[in-house]
Amino acid sequence: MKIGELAKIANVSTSRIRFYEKHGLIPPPSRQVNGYREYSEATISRLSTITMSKALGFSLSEIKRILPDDPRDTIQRSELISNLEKKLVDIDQRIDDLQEIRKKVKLMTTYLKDPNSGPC
Amino acid sequence: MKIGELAKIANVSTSRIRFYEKHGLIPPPSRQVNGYREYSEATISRLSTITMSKALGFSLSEIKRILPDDPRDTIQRSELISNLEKKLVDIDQRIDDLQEIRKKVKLMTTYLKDPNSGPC
DNA sequence: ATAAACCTTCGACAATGGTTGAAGGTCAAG
DNA sequence: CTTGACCTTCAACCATTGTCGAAGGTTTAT
Repeated sequence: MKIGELAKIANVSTSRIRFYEKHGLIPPPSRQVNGYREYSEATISRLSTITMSKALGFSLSEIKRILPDDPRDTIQRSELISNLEKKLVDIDQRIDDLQEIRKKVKLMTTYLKDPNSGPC
Repeated sequence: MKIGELAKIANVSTSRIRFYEKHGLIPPPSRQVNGYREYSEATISRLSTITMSKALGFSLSEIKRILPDDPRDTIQRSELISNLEKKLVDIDQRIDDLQEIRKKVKLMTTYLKDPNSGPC
């Protein structure tokens, strides 16, 4: 399977695939005699895993850290769970931060609407 | 007041101050005969306003949009309120998004811990 | 045989928010 | 007078997540 086919099936651009390869998110594929990249079916699921993980809010570097280097590896489930739990804590922190900010913006808005009632 | 002094007082780097000026977040100061930037006290509060706004989660381009070009301008309060209210909506959206992601990550974690109980 | 469609590499561009360095000018003190 | 500390500009670089185009090779179809 050449890169163009893979791109269509996985619904990503060819440049993106090369980019992911360059940055170690997908393993370098074998090459045909002419130098073209030769992909197996496995890469499709690899790519969709990456796409889904991105949709879950993971950055590419997180995805790289979480997924095993070689897609043929069996994922260390315990490690994956621990990674996800760290991510949960991280998400909770981000939500808390946003709620703090929300409060402050709200306060400013309220104050601006009626300065007399304000805390300043 | 030269840029170095201002930097110390406002607790930002001189390069940052020049960066903000270049990107229109602070007005270009007058110059001394030798070409050095000459700042007034007003710039200190301008800088701390920017710093606080950043802490409130505003990006520099948002801050630029929200703050009047000339710090001597009276802020259009109604406009500021409207900007802040847009920001509130935006923050709420981001919180919702994070909570969606949180749910999904949680689901994955739960599933991994006990695949039999899972939805897949 | 030739055109279209594909592949290769590499480098530049985008936005965001700056930092760092080079090359040079200025100022105050010893 | 010279040293160090400050200032100037401009350019390049960092990370992030890619996209786009150039220049060239390959494959497929007509």
